[in-house]
Amino acid sequence: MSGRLVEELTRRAALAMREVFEVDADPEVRPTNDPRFGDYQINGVLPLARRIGGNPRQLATRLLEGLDLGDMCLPPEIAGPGFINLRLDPFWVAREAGRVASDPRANISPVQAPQCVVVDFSSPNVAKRMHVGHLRSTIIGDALVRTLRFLGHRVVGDNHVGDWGTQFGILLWAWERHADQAALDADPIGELERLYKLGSEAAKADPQVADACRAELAALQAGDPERLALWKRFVAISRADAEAIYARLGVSFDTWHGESFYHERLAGVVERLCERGLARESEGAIAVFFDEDGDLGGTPLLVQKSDGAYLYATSDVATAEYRIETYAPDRIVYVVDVRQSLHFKQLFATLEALGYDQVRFEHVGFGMMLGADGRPFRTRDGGTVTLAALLEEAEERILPIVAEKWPDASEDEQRDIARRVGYGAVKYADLSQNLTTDYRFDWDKFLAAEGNTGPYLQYALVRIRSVLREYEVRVGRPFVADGAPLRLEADQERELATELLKLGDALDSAARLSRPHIVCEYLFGVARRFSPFYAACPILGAPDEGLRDSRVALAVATARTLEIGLDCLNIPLLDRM
RNA sequence: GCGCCAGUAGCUCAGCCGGAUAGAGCAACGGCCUUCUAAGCCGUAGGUCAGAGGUUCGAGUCCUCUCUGGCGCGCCA
Repeated sequence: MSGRLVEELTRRAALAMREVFEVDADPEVRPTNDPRFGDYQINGVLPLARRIGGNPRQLATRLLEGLDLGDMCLPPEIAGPGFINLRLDPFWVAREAGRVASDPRANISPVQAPQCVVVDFSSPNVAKRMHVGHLRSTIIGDALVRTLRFLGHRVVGDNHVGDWGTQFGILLWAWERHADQAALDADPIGELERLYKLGSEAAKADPQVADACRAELAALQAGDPERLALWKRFVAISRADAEAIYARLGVSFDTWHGESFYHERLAGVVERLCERGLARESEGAIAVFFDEDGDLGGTPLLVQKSDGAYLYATSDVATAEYRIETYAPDRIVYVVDVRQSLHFKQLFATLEALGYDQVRFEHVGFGMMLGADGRPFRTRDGGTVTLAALLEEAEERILPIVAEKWPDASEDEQRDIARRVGYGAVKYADLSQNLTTDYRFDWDKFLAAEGNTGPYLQYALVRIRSVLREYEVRVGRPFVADGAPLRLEADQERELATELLKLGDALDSAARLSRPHIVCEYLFGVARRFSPFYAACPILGAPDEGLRDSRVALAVATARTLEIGLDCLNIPLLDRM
């Protein structure tokens, strides 16, 4: 067993199909949605009946003759028009759950065929402070990286910083006219923002200024030493600001290859696109054109402006090529705002036309973060909310609760708890939503320790850890799970234990589909099943020592599951809250 | 105008490649601290899956159309 039940059951069922019917077909193993039908069901017999003919129930009967479920399941039952219901054998569950308790990886082995995956995420623009618009990409990308990595894939997390575009022309222009060295020393990123705002407003108001900004950019890209030196300074300032945020979030990257990194490849990209007949001149610019029909219809992808400058599409092609040459990835995942989906469709079509069809290009698009009122998330006076301010607020909102509950704790400890809970709540709020649509950010909802929230999951873990500390006090030594089968007597114990065996499937699905909320849903289910167990089954006060140790082990297995899941999501863990 | 995404309980959302009687949480109502953290737990109630057709053994899920909302459509990223 690899710790993936669906995968294992699918493998065995597919094997049986091949032996009995001599066909390759998907047995369509799914969890049931009704306990009366067992734990899993094989649905694939019905489509098979249509394909090869015959009565589905009879086919199911024949399939069962060739189906070896080992000791995993009780004897399967055929139900309805031809479903096969599988019920996990309680002894098997007890044994596997015992192993979850004793294994640091909760019994989940690394995947047999690791892939190389490049994850492009966060990617803030230089010259601006990080704000809530950057949160989702950062959090979701980080979670995908960690989940893929836990599963054994080779992952390159790349921060594709916007450090070579139009904003530098604006910034340089503004610097030359409004530079304030003292302000830059005092509040570097604030000063950059001030300059950028000045420049961009001037450029918007006056076309001549806009031209001047473009000229500045051209001079920079042409390698003017003075401008390059300034550029380096600006980039460093932005990076320091971003790093401070990443440190608070615990996010890290393998590479920081910003757009400037690919600068020298851009001319070659355009040349190659033209040679291949993919791009051509149009209204003074150079663009890749697509068929009029379909999603890409009508609008071309611009790769060179009429003034000779390159665009982000050019840079994106160069970036993909670099990644393919350097890492030979199986997948390249772009965690970027869903509003750019047309751009990515065009980009991917272009890359495929260039012959890079061995790579799965994937745009993980996500919606906007809205306020609780459904309008864009803003400060009271309508300004952009910085990430720093958001994290600050999360901490400040939690702190009084901590101070009230743990008045004896030092202020440092109270702050530490408030940060872990507050930051965790913010992250979880983001991760637990399905990606595609906008979502409402509601402090009261996300900071609550009830419902599907970060604090609720942290709280479940805290209660387990507290029990384990108490065990140590009462027994005189820490509990060590020995991997023995559990004694699952109460319904609450069985349901919890069964749920714990599904972590591997949840992580697999989340990684395969790039949807971290699958992990959230799963962990919430675990925590929700832990509560009744905790309420109904005294752990340390169990009627006998054997049952006590079994329950402690079940608690340890639960903690392990939550720890691994939360760690993949990069939600902070804690001992008390 | 064309395209993308969404519409599921009062509210916020799940529903994995089409599977059996559509699930959670919040809010509402009723209970639970003398025992391991009550930032908690248990229970009750709540549905024309936007609407209309279609595909098939079977549709919240796939197709067509309509309505509503969000977003995107050549020299920004």
